[in-house]
Amino acid sequence: MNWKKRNAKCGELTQEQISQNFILNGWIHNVRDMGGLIFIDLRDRYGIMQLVIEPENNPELAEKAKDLKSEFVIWAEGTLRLRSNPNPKIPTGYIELLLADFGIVNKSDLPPFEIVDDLETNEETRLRYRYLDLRRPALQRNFIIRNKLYQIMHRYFEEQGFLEVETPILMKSTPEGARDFLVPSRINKGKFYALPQSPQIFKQILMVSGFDKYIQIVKCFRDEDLRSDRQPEFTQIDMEMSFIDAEDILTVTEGFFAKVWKEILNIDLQVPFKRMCYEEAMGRFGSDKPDLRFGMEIVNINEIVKHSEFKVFADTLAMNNGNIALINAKGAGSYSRKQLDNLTEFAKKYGAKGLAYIKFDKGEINSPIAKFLKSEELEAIKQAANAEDGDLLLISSDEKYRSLTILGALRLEMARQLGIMEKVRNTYSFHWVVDFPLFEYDAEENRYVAMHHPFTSPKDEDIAMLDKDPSQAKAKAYDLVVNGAELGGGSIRIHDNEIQQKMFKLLGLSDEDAEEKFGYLLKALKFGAPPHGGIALGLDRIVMTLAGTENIRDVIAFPKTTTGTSLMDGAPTGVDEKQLAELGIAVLKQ
RNA sequence: GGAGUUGUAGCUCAGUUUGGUUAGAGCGCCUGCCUGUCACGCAGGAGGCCGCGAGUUCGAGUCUCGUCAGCUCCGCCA
Repeated sequence: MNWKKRNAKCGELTQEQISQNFILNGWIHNVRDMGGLIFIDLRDRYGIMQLVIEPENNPELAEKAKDLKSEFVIWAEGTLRLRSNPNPKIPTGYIELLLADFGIVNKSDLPPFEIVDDLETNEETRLRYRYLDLRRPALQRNFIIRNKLYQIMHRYFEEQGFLEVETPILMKSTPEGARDFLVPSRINKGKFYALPQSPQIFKQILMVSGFDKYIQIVKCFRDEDLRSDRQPEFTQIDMEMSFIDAEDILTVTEGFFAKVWKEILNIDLQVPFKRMCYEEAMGRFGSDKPDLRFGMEIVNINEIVKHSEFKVFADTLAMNNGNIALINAKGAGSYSRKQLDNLTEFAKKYGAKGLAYIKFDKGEINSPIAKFLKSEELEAIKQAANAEDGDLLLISSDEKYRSLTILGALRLEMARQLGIMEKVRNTYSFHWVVDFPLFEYDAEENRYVAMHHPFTSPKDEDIAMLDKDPSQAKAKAYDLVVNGAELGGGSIRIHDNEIQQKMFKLLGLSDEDAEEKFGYLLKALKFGAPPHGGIALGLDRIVMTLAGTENIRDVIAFPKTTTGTSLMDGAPTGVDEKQLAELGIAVLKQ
């Protein structure tokens, strides 16, 4: 094929290289034939360079250039020179390449959308032509960040003495937790592998093997519904260590993030990160992953209204676990009825039956519940909320965690609406959330489920609690939270076979079930398992945070849509009867 | 499993409230002109299953029902 190897990159040429000869390769971004002059914008992944043809001096080349179209791939050879009419808006805007020759390496169909960053083409089209969308500089930049993160991770953990070990992608299905993706076995008809939700059990077993510092960048798979920050396959930085306690894991992790933020964003993170226990995070921010870049904390007013005759409040307080609390949305006092109705709708998504409010607008108090409150109660609420004219108090009265969750969601929503989120962009608040409950009660299944996972160690002082009141037991678990996003979570694991068996029992697993599902782990733990623990960091979400994007699709090269399909290749699809027959599988007619 | 929202030219959108001749605009594309463009400019042109399917109606882009797809959220995500 007729093409020449480039000796320069579009975006990296400089004025110092004037008069030198270069060969560039790239896609044609734009061609402008001005009659007198022909301008060609050439793009590679490093940037854009303008090429010029002077038909007067080179009529054959001008003739040849008539065929050129957007997105053709060409090689271009010429001399770098200063532009007489520079464009300071683009990085290479002061120089141009006077073309001596070029060749069309490949032609291109007309692209279905223009490949520029400020495009607003709908996502469906862009996902269908993902390879074109990925040419956009903004997306290229995200993958440069992602690559840097890989490199820093490998360097850092090797320096710390970690060993990278690969764990199986085809493994045994474990129905606890998320739904598994299943892979049928041809050789063992009727049997299935599962894709790992995480390499959790394998890495623990590696601890038994003496790999006392394990690290892996690993794909994980969960067959659950998608969100803007959740894909069915995603990447984890998975880590585990032996003969350590939680402090060691937090320290190693903090060192890693400090290095990443320094090398990629040139930001010095303060280590160690702050810590907050689960109860406090819920109580103050209504979330186990609170965004600590701003205040608007939840204020409990149970005491203030405990003698209130307002039926909603009285009913709530009569409950076992009733909670009446509020947030103060400063500056939202002029919200209209419609805006407040919308907030109520918003709260209802989180299970609220309604949403009470008190507006302090232009010296007046406006509230549908004011008539039920004594003036000293109103005044006390105002004091407690630190409210002044122009503020809006949003009040939730409900079961404790429900009301906290509602207020936590409203807090984020109000921060968005009031422009607070915009103000704290590009600031980073790292902290650990610790002291999670070991169990969560699942009302539907009428049993306890592990809040983290069933291998999480209870706190030493809570082991006795397992027999008395499991709901009170705390776990040696920790989540890393950055700007309201959970970037990772881990725990000290149970290395004692007996405690592990007790855990399974509390989770409602019979001895037989535990043996059937996790017997291989239980057995391994019997062979001198060292105390161990680790953490899994969500690599995609770390890149999202570094890149400042809200959507995980921006940091994954070939992502899925919200229904789990890939618009580019059409997966998932049906398969040949022959393939199914080989696997011994019949598909039910839908 | 549920809710919201969007779907009209290659792309971005208007038109839907109040059904009515031949469905519009900008960008892009094609042809021509233009010696410094970089959102170039000027003139002309091509381009439509109004997501899909039923229904109501003399008549549906517009109303009704269903359905599909993208996005966002709740549930779910040990």
